[in-house]
Amino acid sequence: MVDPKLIREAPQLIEKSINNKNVDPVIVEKWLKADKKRSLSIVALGELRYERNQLTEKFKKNKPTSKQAKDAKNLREKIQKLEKKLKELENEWNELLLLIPNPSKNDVPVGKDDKANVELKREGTPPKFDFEPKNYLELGRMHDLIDIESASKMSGPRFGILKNDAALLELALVNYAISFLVKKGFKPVIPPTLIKKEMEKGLGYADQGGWKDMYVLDEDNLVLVATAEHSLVSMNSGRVFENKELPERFVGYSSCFRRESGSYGKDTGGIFRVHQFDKVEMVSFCKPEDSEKEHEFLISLEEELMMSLGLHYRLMILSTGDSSAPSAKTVDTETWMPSENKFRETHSCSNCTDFQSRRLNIKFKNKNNSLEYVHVLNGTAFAIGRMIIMILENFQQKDGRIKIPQPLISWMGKEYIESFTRK
RNA sequence: GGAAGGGUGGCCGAGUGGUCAAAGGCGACGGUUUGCUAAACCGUUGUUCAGCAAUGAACGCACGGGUUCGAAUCCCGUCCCUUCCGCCA
Repeated sequence: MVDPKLIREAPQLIEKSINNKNVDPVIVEKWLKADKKRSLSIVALGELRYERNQLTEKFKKNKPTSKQAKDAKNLREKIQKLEKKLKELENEWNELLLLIPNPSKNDVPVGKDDKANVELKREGTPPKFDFEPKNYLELGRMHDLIDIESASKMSGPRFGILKNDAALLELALVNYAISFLVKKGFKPVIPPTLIKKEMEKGLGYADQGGWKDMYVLDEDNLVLVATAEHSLVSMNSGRVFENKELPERFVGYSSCFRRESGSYGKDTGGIFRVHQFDKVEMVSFCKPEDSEKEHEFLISLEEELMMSLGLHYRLMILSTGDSSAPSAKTVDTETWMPSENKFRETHSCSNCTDFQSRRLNIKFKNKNNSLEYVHVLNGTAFAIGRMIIMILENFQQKDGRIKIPQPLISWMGKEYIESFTRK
């Protein structure tokens, strides 16, 4: 959530920034009204409680007469009534506050949607083929790597099965990314992928109708996470980091579940956009003054991984309108996809500042030993399905074999994907 | 699943209905002293609300209810932790 003090101090600024995120700024005005009501109610309740405290102070020495006790009882009822009222007001106050998205940082381009995203840089060059390159589904069929038909039979549309060398390639990518990040000081985590609904709410994606994008198990009060970020952040809810523990970095490997409710007709038929995929994800907790540097650090790791594979990619800074509610700044990596002759999103790295830590109560002890909210960041190491697509398409050979990128060879135990035969 | 014991401030820890304004200690911050560091001493050190401020008030003992004129303390529910037993890949 946004710091209430900031909204009181500069409501026009917040209104502007949430308007940039395509959210109706009228909630700011609504919240300010609720805030006023709340504070009036707190004052009134304080007065009544003061009255009661004065009374009971007297009763310490002399037991109350029955009339005095009756009056005090009346006072108690008045207090209880007002407490109930205040509780309602606070709920409303809080619900409105939760609807206000994290304002974007100043260097984020203002715009309505992804058309306003800005390219920051580009690395590498697209591969040149002296033959007619195939798309990943054709290559997958050739080597029996991806089975959409069986997945569709057993689970429905937008599912895929990774088989044979694709399954091994997943494990190679996972092992490579995790061992790389562990060397950089990340703590490896295999988290639960079912988390409590209130945790999911705390992450800040569910407001503005986000529940419809998730698989919600109402009977159990659980949600299937859309990314390990949700697990890794909520795992640390309520935590107080020691000053010297920061930055604390985690790398998680998990399945990710998405209903893709708003993407009918987009990327159908393959594994580019599926309801379930696996991902290696970075999450970082740091001091507020370090978060911009930390964001750059996470992006640099994404780049290092991509460069080491030899993939052609570009970095895009997302416009205000294309950024998620918790994010103050998001930089996506888009990787060159030969069959579409364009860049497609494979990574996303966000600085969520104190938006999530306020909601999930994640703090640290600053140098004065008092508690302050940490900044929370997340970034993709590898979204496996999409990486497999990119590797297949970019490193295909004339004879149909797929050349495995150098860093993955030892994990794969082979240099080429060719037709899989049981030994 | 069964049994027992626990959850108090940044941390440790006392407290079984009003004397709690939550003792005492540690840590941190500010000050005095000091050639420097340390020590010693004094002060500050939870949240919210009103106020320009001095300040005042309320809240705060895992969370949510309840009893009472009055609850950290009594009662009910929930969560979590520890130990022991049982079951299990």
